[in-house]
Amino acid sequence: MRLGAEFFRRDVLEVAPDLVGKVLVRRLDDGTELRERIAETEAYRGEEDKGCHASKGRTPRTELLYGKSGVIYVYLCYGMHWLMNVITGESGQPQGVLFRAGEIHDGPAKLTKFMQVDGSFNGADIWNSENIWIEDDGYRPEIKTAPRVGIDYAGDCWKAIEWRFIAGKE
DNA sequence: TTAGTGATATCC
DNA sequence: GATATCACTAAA
Repeated sequence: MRLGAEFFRRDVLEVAPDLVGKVLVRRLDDGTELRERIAETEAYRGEEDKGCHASKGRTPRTELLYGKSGVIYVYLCYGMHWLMNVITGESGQPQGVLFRAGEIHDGPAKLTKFMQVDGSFNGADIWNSENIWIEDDGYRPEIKTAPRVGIDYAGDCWKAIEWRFIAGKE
């Protein structure tokens, strides 16, 4: 079953763990379908979250985070890595889920590379796109939590919060 | 551990 | 226009 808009309208802290175990599907121009089960996500929530891009204020780039849920937010990091996010929650509050790893491809930039996702997907509706969507095939993995990574600059307080969701037992 | 990369934001 | 920053990866 393909996930609809209402799936993403919930709070990011509900959506992020829920996305773990779902299947990300990408249809290429030639009709090929790439599938990969999501193994790891991270939640970014609110302006007070120093790890969230929106913490620095509303800018043209982060504008999408404030917008409607179900929208894909693709961000070029370090000049060579595309990172893929999906906006969640009601409009007006900046929050989103970062796709951090899949079952096969461990690492956010490797995921987007495999999926051939780039900036042209920025702003697309993930529940209403011909090229990319997420399916629920009924698989329900056990989910463990961990502190987020790559946000050392955010401060100890935010580093300690376990808003990273990983499939598997532990 | 560091080098590399380029868009964005911030500071002249 | 110039510089600092960054949710990363690969190589060493």
